[in-house]
Amino acid sequence: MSTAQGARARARMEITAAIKDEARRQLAGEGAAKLSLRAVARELGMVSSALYRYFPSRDDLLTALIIDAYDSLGETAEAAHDAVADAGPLRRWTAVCEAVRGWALAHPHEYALIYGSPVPGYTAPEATIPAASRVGLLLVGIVRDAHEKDGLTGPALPAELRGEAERMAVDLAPALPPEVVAALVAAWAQLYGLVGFELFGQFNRVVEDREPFFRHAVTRLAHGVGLDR
Amino acid sequence: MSTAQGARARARMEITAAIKDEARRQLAGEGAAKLSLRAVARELGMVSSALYRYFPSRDDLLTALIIDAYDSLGETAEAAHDAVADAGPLRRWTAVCEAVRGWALAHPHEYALIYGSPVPGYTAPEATIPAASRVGLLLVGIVRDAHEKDGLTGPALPAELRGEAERMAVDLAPALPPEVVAALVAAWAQLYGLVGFELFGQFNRVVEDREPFFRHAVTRLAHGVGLDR
DNA sequence: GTCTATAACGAGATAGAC
DNA sequence: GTCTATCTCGTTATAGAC
Repeated sequence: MSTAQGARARARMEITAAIKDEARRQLAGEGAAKLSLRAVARELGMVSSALYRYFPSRDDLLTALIIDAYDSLGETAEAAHDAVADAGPLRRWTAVCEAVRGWALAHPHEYALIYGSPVPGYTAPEATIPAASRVGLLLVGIVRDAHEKDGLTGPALPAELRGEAERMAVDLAPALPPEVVAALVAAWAQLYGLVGFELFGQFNRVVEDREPFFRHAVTRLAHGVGLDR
Repeated sequence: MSTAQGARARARMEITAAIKDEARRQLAGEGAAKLSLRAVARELGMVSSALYRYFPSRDDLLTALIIDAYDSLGETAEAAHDAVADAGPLRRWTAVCEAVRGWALAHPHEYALIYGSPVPGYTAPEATIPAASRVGLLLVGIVRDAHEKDGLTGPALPAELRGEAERMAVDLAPALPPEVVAALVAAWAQLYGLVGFELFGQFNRVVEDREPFFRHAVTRLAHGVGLDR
């Protein structure tokens, strides 16, 4: 009966994918706050209760969309990184950053879903953490490689931050000096500041030619973490 | 009839304020996407048509809330700046950055309204620009003062960015070198990356002791713009 | 076991008659 | 300004088809 099982499983996957595709379409139109199981079902010619075979609740559908978005972004960033895996750390760093920006511009509503305002009444479950970590892990890996090869030093930490920086280093990258870890986490957040400002319109009438501006900014972010070539 | 007119004008202002207060409460509960004139009216014991005498549409109410939020943030930042107006540029810079973070933590939903995901179906009118510019102008002023006193130099611009950086300098701060303007605009965006990551939960399980982390990060942002004391 | 359809609930929004 | 009839929503219970 493996054929029948395969067919059933395939049908289930296809319907699951169709539900998520339609949900993504609604995300673009109305925003995550108004995502509605009934509207998704209606658009697919199903009845709303049938959706519960695939997603136990509206929040579970949202969670699936969030994980998919993080994974899509992560895959894009990893592919861009792998394409220049043999280059120096600075080149790998900028490749990842530019991939993040490119993905965000190509998927603005999914970017808003994962890095924009929280959806009212929804809190992301732990299950989103691995997917959400992929880009960060990629950046950590680049910096770790650079450190193993050349040894990186960061700017001196103020006393009030030393303990926290050491704790972060233990959690995120035990091989790296705490100064570098603190700089890396800050650069990670700052990268999304640049992307978000472009995507959400804050650069309108301010930065016109965004690509070279972004490239320069993330190159300087890399310098701040100690990567210089 | 100036008394009656004054009373009328005062009543109108009071009701306008009450409408905005209730709308802000709903912002916190349901998010900007679901802001509804009817619900605001109901909560105030009015009928929805009465609200249209104060705000011609839901979008106009949203615009008023956005301008108020930018102004509240701007005032907070300006007050924090003025309190250390006699100090060096670095101190003034960090004071403004910390005020932005403090305001954001105190008003998360209003922060989400102005710096989070765009509200579906709403585009901000030009009228929001002056209020939206206040923090940026403050930062420009600090850097301009530092440049007039000591002369700032930025990292060399790549050829592909030179033209755009010169254009930005003309628009934003003609007194500053293009290198510094590019660095300043990037730092401005990066500041909001740090704030947004903390506010929207991206730092959960990553950065625990956020205040010293933030202070250190914005100090290094200032260094990147050329401020060093 | 796996799925879809019907019907219903309680809550909220909406449109229009009055 | 008020009231009512009619929508939407998430969700569940139930019954039946494959």
